[in-house]
Amino acid sequence: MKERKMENGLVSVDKWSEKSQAYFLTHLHADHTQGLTSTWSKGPLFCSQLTAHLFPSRFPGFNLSLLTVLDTGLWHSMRLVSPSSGSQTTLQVMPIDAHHCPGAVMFLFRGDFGCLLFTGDFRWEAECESAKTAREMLVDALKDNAVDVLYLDNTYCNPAFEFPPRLVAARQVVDIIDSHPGFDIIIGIDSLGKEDLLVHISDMLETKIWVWPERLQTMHLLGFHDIFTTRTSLTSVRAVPRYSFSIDTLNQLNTMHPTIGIMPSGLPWMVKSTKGNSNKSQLSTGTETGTEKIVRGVERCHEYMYIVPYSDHSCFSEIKEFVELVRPTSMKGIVSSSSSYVEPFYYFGGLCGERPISQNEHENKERDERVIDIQTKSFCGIHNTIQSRSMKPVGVSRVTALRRVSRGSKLAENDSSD
DNA sequence: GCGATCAGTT
DNA sequence: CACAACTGATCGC
Repeated sequence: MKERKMENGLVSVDKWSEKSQAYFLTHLHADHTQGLTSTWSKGPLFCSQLTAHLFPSRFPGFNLSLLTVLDTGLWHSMRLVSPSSGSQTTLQVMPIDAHHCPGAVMFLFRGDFGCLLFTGDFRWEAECESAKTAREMLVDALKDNAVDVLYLDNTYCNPAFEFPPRLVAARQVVDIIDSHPGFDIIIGIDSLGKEDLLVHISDMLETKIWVWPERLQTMHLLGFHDIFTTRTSLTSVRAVPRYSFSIDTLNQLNTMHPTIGIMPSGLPWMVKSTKGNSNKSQLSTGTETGTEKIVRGVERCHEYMYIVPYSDHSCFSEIKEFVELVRPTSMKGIVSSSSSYVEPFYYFGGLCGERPISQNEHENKERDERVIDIQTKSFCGIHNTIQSRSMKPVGVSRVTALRRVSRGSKLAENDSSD
């Protein structure tokens, strides 16, 4: 079988350090934008509508003429120049909702190099109605394109990681709050993501939710105008930056007023405290003998702290379903900093390369295609930054230099040759 | 001041 | 212990 690959210097996804002709941003989390700055001038940047809407608040002063919105579910064509041969080539890309955080998309590419799918970070709640559109887009796109390489969000690519859909976890959060009348509630969140959880809480409890000022601005950009507030007097439910609150904080707060903390996280493990031991106990083990409310999967890791399995990344079974659907010829994990990292191929190798090849493969569909001319002229730098970097730190060794570089992907980097 | 990198935090 | 996502210190320019 012919090895598909895309040459370096053509496009980059969530990677900003090297010269490419087009740059693609899957979503606005910091670990996918490191290297991207307000003074960006390396080349055109493509992202979803919502990411573009949020973009100026994250990168004030950014030259917006470099920013182009790509609608989801459509093929967008762009003419690029092969850095090696200098000849023109056409590349097509389709963004598909990734259901990770607001604006997050996957990118499906096709061109001379074949067909590549970058999931970025993604959640694949196949049962849920919200994921239906994305699934249909993907299935439709894959009818005519067999994926040669799948670049996969393998954050929780281990059978040990199982958790329920977010709606289920959101109900668990409400149950916890309900069982603590009179308590103040603190929920740890990041700068983007988990808005649906907060909205659900707000709806169920009929309360506003406090957020910090920058987060309120983000909420407004996302179209939430009534639910969130920065006035503490209006609500006892507060969403705070995850990194700003700990068990020590909770202990402090509890000297003033009864308060519980809720950590929405796909990781079931403890948050550590500097003092005092933490009696980790499962609230529920799945039996239905409970006299008290059964909250499956929730961990009470401390007197005042709960961890709820609310994750914006796919759990193992969702990753598996996704790979079964895509059936790529080969695949690569985009997260390699984890010490428990295992190549997705270890689990899903049997799913690779068995998809029957469609007759229509690589035959372009005219109807939903739009053409974008990007300015290749100004971006065909002769600068070639030759810094060979292996993206694959295998095993558990702590290679500091590689700790944070593994999120982005240069297309076709370190492809195996044969 | 700005950007890149590293150390450390929940 | 772990992760993802983030802050803040430090260094070079």
